[in-house]
Formats: sequence, structure tokens, C-alpha cells
Amino acid sequence: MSIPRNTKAKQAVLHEISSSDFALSQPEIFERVKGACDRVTVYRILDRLVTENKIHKIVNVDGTINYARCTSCDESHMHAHDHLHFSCIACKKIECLAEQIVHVNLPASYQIKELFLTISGICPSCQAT
Amino acid sequence: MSIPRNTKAKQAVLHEISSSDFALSQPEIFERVKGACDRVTVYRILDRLVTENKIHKIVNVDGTINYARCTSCDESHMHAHDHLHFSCIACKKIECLAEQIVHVNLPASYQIKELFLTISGICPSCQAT
DNA sequence: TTATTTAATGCAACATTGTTGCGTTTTGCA
DNA sequence: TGCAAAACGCAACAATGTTGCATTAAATAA
Repeated sequence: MSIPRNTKAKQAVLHEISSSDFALSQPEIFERVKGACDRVTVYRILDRLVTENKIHKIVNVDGTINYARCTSCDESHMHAHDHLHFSCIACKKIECLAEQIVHVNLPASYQIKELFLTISGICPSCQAT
Repeated sequence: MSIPRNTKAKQAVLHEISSSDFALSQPEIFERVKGACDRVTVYRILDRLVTENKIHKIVNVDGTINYARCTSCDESHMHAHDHLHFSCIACKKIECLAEQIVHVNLPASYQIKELFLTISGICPSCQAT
């Protein structure tokens, strides 16, 4: 296993993801770090950050791939996605509904890898406008 | 609103989706109706079949868009997706876990549009092999 | 500080998936 | 059978993601 390096481009990408309050797509991230590095490099950095467990790869309800720093878990352990997420179709923000735990009771013959529990709709903030 | 027509290409596409026991992507469908029509036509047919409520558009856990005929609901009403789905990463089949109803208790300030409740993993059949 | 190793990058080229415009064909119906 | 428009084919374009390879730069050791 190779030793990861902390490059300027990597820092820039991680900074954009960290400072955004909603999950970003690769094109959005590339736009925000404009000039810092090549388009291809962004893809490779994102892959690395995911394997290093620094960021989460999120599949949105429309199929777009977004990346976010999960605020409710530290980096040392896998995040338990046993709770619901709310994906606002207006502002695109994805919110963790941590208190809404989903209990899954499947036969042992099912080997569970990951849970994708997302509700799409309009969040309170966008509702108001 | 335009009146839909029953073309040969449309029949072919619908037949492939109907006879498959798992959701198919556009490339898979195009491959299976090979020669029946153009690549672009498949896209347009799929869009039409979705608006006509003949098929369902499904976003898989990996972000790919798949199409399927939903067996557990007739065509005249919207399907209630308040139950869990199991998506096998080996055989790609998506199963409805109809008995696993998820009760969502969100504040009224959230306007819910759709639920995406999918578990990814390995299904019993693929487990055995 | 400098040298060394190899992780990371840039660039070009390619692949896949999806969209748009437009002229032509075909379907459903009068 | 004739007609309106739904559907189609084709070409071109657009967005997103991947691969190969020569070059650059980060981390560590000398």
C-alpha cells in the first residue's frame, strides 16, 4: 500500500469540500479549485480521498455522484449509514437525519454491504421561500 | 398532450424490459434490441414509457440509471415506495422487500416527494455460489 | 541541505452516456 | 386512401469519466 502525499491540489480539493455546506459534484469541485490542477487530477484526488476515508462518495437521488465531508463522524472509523438522509431537490443540500434510525431485519442469507436511505423533497428553508 | 403510438421499436424495448428479471440500463436495452432502432430512439422511447407510466426509472446505488417494469403495482397508479429494496452487487437484481415498511416521522416542515430506501449487498442466490 | 524514490500531476487521447436539431418516415385515424 | 403529427435516423454536440505515459514534486533518508 502506497503512502499518500499531501499535495497543494489535494489540499485545495479537500478545502472546497470541507467549506461547502452541501455535497459537491466533480464538475463543481473542479470549478471551485479552478487553476489549481487539471480536470483529471480532480478525479484522481477524489478517488484517493475516498479510499483514505477523508470524504464520502454520495449517490444523489438523480444519479449524480457527489462528495462530502461527513460532519457526524470522525475519520478513523467507517460511518454507520443506518439513518435517513434528506435530499432537497431545490437547494441540493443533503442533510443527515441522524435521529431517524432505520432498523433492518433481513434473513441472515442476505449479506448487507451498505444502506442507502434517502428521502427527496423540499427542506424547511426552501419551503419558506 | 400528444397521443402515444405503438411502434415496433417501442414494442421491442418494452418487451426486453418486461422479459428481464432485473432492471436494465439504456446500453443494455440498446444491446438487446440491436438493430431494431437507433441509439437515440431508445433514449426517447424510455422517456416516453416513463411518462406513460409503463416503466419505472430507477437510480441504482452506483448511480447508474436503470429501467424496469414494476411487477408489484399495476400501471394505473403510482407505486408506493415506502418499503425497502435490496440491490445485489453480484447479479444486479433489485428485489422489493415489501414486508419491510419504513415509517418516516419528519416534521411537517419537510415536504416529502419520494423515498429511496435501498440496501446493497449480496442476495441469497449469489451467496450460495 | 541535497539526493533518492515514487506518489502525484499534466496532457492528449479515448470511452461512455446522454442531448439536440432537422429532414424523413410511419402510425393512427378521419 | 389521405393527412397531421408522432416517431425515427443521422449527424453533431455535450458532459462525465478513464487510461497511458512522460514529467514534476513531496516525503524521507543520507
